[in-house]
Amino acid sequence: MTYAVESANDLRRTHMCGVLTEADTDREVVLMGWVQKRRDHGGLIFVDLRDRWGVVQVVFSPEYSQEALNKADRIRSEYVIAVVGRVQKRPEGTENPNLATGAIEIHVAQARILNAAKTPPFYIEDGVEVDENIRLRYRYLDLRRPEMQRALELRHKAAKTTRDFLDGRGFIEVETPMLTKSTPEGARDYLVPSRVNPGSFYALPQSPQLFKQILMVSGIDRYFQIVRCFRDEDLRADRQPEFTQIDMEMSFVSAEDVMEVTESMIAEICRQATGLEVKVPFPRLTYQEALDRFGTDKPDLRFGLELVDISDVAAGCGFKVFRSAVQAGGLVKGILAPGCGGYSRKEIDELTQFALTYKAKGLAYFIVTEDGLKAPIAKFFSEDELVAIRTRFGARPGDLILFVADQPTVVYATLGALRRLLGERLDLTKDAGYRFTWVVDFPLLEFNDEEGRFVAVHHPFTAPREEDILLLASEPGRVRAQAYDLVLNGVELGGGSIRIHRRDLQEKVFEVIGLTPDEALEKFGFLLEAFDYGTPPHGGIAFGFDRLVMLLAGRGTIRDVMAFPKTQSASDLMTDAPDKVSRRQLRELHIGLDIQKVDK
RNA sequence: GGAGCUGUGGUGUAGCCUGGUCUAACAUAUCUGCCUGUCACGCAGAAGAUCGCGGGUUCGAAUCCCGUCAGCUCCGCCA
Repeated sequence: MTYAVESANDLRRTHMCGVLTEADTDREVVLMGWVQKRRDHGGLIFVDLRDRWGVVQVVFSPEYSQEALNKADRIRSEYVIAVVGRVQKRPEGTENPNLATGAIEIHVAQARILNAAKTPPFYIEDGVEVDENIRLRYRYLDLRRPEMQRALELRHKAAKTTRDFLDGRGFIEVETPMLTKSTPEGARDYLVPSRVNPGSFYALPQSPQLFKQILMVSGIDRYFQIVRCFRDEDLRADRQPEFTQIDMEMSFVSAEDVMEVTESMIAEICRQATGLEVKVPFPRLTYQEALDRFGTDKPDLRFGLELVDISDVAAGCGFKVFRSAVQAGGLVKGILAPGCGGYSRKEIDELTQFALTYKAKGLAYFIVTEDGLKAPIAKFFSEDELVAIRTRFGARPGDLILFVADQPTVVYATLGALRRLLGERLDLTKDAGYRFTWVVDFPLLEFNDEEGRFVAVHHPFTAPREEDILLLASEPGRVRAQAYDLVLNGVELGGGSIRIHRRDLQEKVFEVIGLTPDEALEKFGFLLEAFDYGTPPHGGIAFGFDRLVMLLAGRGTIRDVMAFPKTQSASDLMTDAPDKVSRRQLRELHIGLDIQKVDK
């Protein structure tokens, strides 16, 4: 099949499709764009012409141009066309109030088909329910959809506001290397082989952490960067192998200073990008309080359903599962599911299955009735105990109470997840707005059973609280960090800290996390050395920019606010990356493959 | 590394549990013809699917079983 495609070289676009209004009536315009829809009435053809700014109706009629009408006959969806015509008010009664440009239309005098298009594999419109497979494979078509374009515009605005705001506060944006050094701790690195240094590898940065600290040593004082980071870990709805951070660092500041700048910046981004007014300062929770009340260090404050501790009651009760959990140093906590007392056996089983994925051994429950708490386990409790439990939860008939008895980490993880699930299921998150919170007073270190050593909760450059420094040697697990996380609606948006700026203290922390002096020198010698040359006290923060934009856009995954995201198996369905490379490329890089041949 | 969900014309679904009138249904998109005020245009007609892939059970598999691939959600992992 052949089709005539025409040049637009001698035509200049005068307006964007979506911007025309009644004020442009009688204006001669040249428009270019994609055909959203053609409505052929035989002697009269309507075409909805689309660009990033919107849609406008163009009309082909023998009254305006028979030649153009003939051309319109060949036009199909997603053809790229140019039209020359006159803006006219629509005839009385044919205005379309659903369209921004619905009061006017373009009477076409001349038309050109700039490019034909195959029928797209899915509709170019908002709210499509297409397998994400197909959207990703044809990402260029997916990105034609208005809601995707709005997301990218929102992302741009957020980035621009960030730059404007930080510029106004004396920050400068400094680029740091993408080809850098692999360091221990943290996520798996993406490695890049060095051709000129056989056997040596660069790592793509997990974050510019060390470079920004070095910039503080350099006296940059206020640094920021909107920067790509790479982590070779498994993906989630809010985790991609490459993602973008707003990375900041300041000298001569306290945690309070960093939090103040951050709050103002976030508020400004919300205002500029979405018109949303958020109140500052943001509320604060301590790490322990967050765990106790919400079971997580990134609580969703849009709803209550707080965890309730009944360990004291459980310790003396007749239910062995509860009693022995407390005896073993664990906790018994529960969550009230309002109005869920009618849940069927099957529904409760499903919740139990859910709990099992968080390592809980089971889920105990009471159904609240007019006559008190009912459940198979009720017989193990005295009347007083039942009343105490019911009172503590403020339970009312028709409610369901769910319990986990286990070691604290399991109790927190399970009930935290259960709380999130119930919040969604009971529709408590809908239209509940944007609830920011700081989480502070993190422990500096935690003991990792698998590795048999202490590891940094944030990263090893985080400063301990002054008054806890002495504990580093005696009780490392009790040292609190000068760290702060920013959480929005249950999503960890960012985290930061005041950093260590003294060599001796940094060496001490390395020691506590099990780095030998030699290893510390080999991996972080440049930082330690820099600290010897007059390093100011400094601190900063880094945000998951994709996550922030995701929440502002009201989406459930950062893939929807990234132009070209990867699938859960870290591949790009459009380009087919990652891919095999030629033997020659490998030879140049001094790389030999050692892949087990699998029998097929 | 593990658990769960999904995979049926271009797209979205039904059918699957309980195998056979499934020679696979519906909507929409597509194509052809008609149509001068539509904007979810309308009307008439047509074409389009070996049911993700491989194997097994069976007289017979979209349907049951095993394996595998892909996408998604989650656990682990993510300083």
